[in-house]
Amino acid sequence: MNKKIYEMHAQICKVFTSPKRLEIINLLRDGEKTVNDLAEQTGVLQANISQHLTVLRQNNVVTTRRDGANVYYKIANPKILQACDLMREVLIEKLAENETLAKRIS
Amino acid sequence: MNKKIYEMHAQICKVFTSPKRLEIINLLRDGEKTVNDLAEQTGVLQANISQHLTVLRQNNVVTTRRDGANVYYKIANPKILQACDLMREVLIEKLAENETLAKRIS
DNA sequence: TATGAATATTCATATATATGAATTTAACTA
DNA sequence: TAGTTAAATTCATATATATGAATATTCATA
Repeated sequence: MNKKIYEMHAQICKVFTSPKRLEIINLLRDGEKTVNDLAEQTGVLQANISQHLTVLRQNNVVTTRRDGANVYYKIANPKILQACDLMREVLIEKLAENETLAKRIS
Repeated sequence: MNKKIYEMHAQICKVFTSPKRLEIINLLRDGEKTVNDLAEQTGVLQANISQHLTVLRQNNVVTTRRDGANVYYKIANPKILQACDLMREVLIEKLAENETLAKRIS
């Protein structure tokens, strides 16, 4: 049955329901970063960033590498970025469509 | 700022956090279907399917067309299916990777 | 081993979501 | 217009998630 895969799919998508996690994902686009890097660049409390990173790691969206006191996080699979980009395009297209509609009405 | 787009992106991803909605999306892959079609093919109560379709429609994942007593639902943008497919591939790849790992250990 | 810097965890609370049951609304047809 | 089928809504309840504050853990180095 596909049931199990739908559940797993739903589960991993929960990762993407937080703006902060999406921001983290976007920041990791260019390569690996430490927890502190991410806390600074987002302006979010370190503890909270760490919590979000835990969610990302538990769902295999990121992988980690420890180097001394630092832990480096990176995107586990480039297809994740592709999927995110596609959804962003869908949003942009919809916004553009609504804008066109608004102009036509006015 | 990107903040708004992250929030919108997070919002639309909430749609994909339900196995039932993912199943509905997959059933709509081949073309439009009525609420009843979907209720039958999933074995889910009509009211519940309708609730999920409301979520899908509110987030512009599907569009509707009424024909008499029937309401036909279809995927609003093919990129949504592409994004879903990519995430599914990520899952499959991860499963395959874990399987390989399991074999190597045993 | 004591200190400091980097990460992670726990806990309490507020908020959001999913579901079934019951009801309502909408549209067709006899 | 009464009855029927299709779809949507409301409501109550159970469950999940996000957050900040406080605390703990990990690792390097003096």
